[in-house]
Amino acid sequence: MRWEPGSRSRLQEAALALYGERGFENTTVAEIAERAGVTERTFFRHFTDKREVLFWGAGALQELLVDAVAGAPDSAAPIDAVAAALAAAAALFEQRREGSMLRQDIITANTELRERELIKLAALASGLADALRRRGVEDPAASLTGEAAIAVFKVAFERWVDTTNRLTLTQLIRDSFDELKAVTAATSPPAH
Amino acid sequence: MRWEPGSRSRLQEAALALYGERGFENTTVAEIAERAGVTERTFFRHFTDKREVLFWGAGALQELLVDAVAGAPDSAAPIDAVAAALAAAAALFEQRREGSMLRQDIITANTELRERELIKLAALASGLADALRRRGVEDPAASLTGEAAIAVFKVAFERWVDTTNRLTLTQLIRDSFDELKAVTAATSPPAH
DNA sequence: TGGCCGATGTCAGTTGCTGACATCACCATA
DNA sequence: TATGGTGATGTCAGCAACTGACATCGGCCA
Repeated sequence: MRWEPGSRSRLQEAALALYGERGFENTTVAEIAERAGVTERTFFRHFTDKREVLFWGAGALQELLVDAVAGAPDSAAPIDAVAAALAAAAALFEQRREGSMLRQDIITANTELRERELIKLAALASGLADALRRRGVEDPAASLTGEAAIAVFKVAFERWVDTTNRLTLTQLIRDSFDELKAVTAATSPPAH
Repeated sequence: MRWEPGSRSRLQEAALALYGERGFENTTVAEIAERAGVTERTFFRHFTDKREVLFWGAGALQELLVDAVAGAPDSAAPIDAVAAALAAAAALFEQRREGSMLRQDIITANTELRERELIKLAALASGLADALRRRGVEDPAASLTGEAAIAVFKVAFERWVDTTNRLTLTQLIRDSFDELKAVTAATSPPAH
């Protein structure tokens, strides 16, 4: 074989390590490539972006969520379908708590990376909304349910990586869902 | 005077025009600067970024929202406080429907700009959450209410710029709030 | 065996963005 | 009125992200 196989995963590992050591901004694509034993050009053939290398798993996550919504029982209300999807996703993260935290530290430390994270989350939200529409949910409801689910996930995930917290992500997601329900239900002066 | 004053707003106008004409990616900062009668370097003194020039108003919007939450009556529930804030913001957009739509078309046409928009919205969400905490709202509730408000705003705004829609933004926001309440309340199998 | 294909390398070029330093109208104050 | 400081701009050099075009060559299929 002319080259070592798996250059993509080597690039991912190299990038994660370097971003962790010296930070995202102080890392050069050339350095990542060198560490992975390839050329800078090869990096950009595998990842559109210097940022994208950290978000390779997003596609699989989206698939998982969409499938979970599609597979929810017909009797399940939209909010319950997305709740089930988030529960499935949570299990995936729980398996790699350490890795998730390291990665998240890198992301939250840099604005550009947070931007990229947000657009991935937005894609998840609209993926969920699509899946709900396929179940016959009408449009304003579908979009809002998707957005609400992602909001819950964001808040729960943030609490989860906060090390002072000993709760499981699954539990935190459940709590956040309940809290969202409570908060949207409570209204002192009549709404309109 | 040595230079024409208002170079910042000239840069904004030039950028908006050029982004609209030939698209964001096909526009060079040098071109914007030339059109505004300044140097490329001056552009970057006013805006950190090629993107940021489109988001100059975000600060004012954030201030408006935060003030509205702070100014809501003590009796108002969190969800009602943020609803009032969004209503105030809506009025601001209604005044410039044309401009808002033009700007939004530019943003939605480009991924980098959508990323920037999302991080601005995220900042609004956490600004709202902060304002709620200052009113004594506890933390998971505060964050979730902020996120929920932004979710409502996103969905409502998207529908508003959709020209087939004749409804007012204020009305769409109210509807979206109601829809969110309905969606979070509906749950067929007991949640847990 | 020959030829196509896919992954990589090489190289030149554009553009976003930054740091360092110069300029010069304007303003305050002696 | 002279003097010196300040703020907004210009000039210039340079790095790093990203792209397009073309070359290379091992492996696989006909």
